[in-house]
Amino acid sequence: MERVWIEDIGRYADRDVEIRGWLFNKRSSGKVRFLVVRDGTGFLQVVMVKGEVPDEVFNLYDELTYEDAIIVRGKVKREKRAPGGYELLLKDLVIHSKSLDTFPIPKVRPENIPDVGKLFRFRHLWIRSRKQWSILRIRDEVERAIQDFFAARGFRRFDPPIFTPASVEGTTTLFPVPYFDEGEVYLTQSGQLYLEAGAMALGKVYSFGPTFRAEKSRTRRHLTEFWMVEPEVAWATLEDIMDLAEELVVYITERVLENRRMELEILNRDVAKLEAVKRPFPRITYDEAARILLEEKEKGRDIDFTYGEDFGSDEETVISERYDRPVMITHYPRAIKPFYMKPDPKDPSKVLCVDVIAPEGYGEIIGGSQREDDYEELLRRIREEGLPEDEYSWYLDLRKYGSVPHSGFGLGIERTVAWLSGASHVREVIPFARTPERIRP
RNA sequence: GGGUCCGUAGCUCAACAGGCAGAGCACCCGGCUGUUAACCGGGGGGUUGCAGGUUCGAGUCCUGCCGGGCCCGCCA
Repeated sequence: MERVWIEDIGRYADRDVEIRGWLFNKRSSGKVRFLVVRDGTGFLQVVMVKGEVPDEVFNLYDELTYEDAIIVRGKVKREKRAPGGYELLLKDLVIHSKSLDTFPIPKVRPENIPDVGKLFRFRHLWIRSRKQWSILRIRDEVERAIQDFFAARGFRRFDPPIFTPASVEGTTTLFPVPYFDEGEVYLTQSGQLYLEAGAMALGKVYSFGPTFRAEKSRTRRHLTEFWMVEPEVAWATLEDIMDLAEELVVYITERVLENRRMELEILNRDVAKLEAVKRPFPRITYDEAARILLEEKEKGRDIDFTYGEDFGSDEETVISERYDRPVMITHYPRAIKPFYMKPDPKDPSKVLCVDVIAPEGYGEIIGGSQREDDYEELLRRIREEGLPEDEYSWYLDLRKYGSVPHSGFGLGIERTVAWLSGASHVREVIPFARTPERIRP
């Protein structure tokens, strides 16, 4: 008998197959009994009818409890009444391994959902639930879509180091790690500086990996360990990477809509909101965004914003509410952005940068800029910020030997997945979240 | 770093103003030939987060500790 995965069950109608998985749920009306089996690739209803299976198999139903590892064999049937459209008519059942204790997470009754703290203590088991399973499958689709996107455009993947001697931006708090005679080095907060070197060597590059921030941020948008995708392109201007960012976000969204419909349905995600994500995205400047906030304030909304400062999360939400798709905000004041961004030649008080704000209050998913490519100007900025010049000498070399305009951005995987899946917190969209107060499991 | 809220059964929650710690789900037993969060009947299950205090009497009031939630800042 062929052993198959539930994901592929549609190809085996009217054939005998074997499924290996776990008991997700069971129901009975006496002589007809139903199992819901999950095998990691999907969920499948299994039916057993008294008299049509041997009694010793039929009676095994009574022994089954949640998450027993089981092997079921039977005939695949198209069946309207079954969730998913297919079910398995049971012929044989093997209990491979019993659950030794009551499963700590009730999976059937929504009103029984434990509070978030308990769920995260059982994260290793929680990921077996329908919703978490769906979210992690959407994450996988997003990650693969990203790599397909860059591969199709001739980008080379370029992996920057995780151990770094100094802060990229000189501001954020980093995780120190002892490193031989070197004393302390830090876990990377961005591969950007290294990617700029990569772009000068390989033209179009991107990185895809974990990033670390030691800030004790306790919000639905922050983790201490999160994943970022960072493309960097030689000879590219701000406009070039804005087009790239827009295409990337549209492509990711399309792929999820195309390949993860069922998961979005399980999550009750409003698909229409994602279908609206098409080019072009609205593009406004910092000044225009500030004007929007002023207008909303005059309409009586509670907005605490001073011109010249960065937008807080409430302000981002107010701005994003005006549009049905992500909004790109450009030309922020130089004072609130890092040293490596290139000032706008038309207005040197602003920099050539872009933030992409996701709809529905999910906040900034992309931050990018055109980089300062002038040696003297960059050196001046490093000194102005009081950064250790020695540590940046290699970075300055990139401007010394054939400097060209170049631009790039970083996209936060968790914020993007949280937005697409409608998750309430980024810690739900990574298998094992790391936050200031949680390092286990 | 700041603000705020909460710890009662494996899980979600009750317990009026301080007076015998209870219900639903899960688990165990019984019933039901198409269930969809199945349903119906019965049963077992508690260091009320921990340590003190007030009181005839504390889940409830007071103090300390521990654990957790939510929001803001910083950012992706």
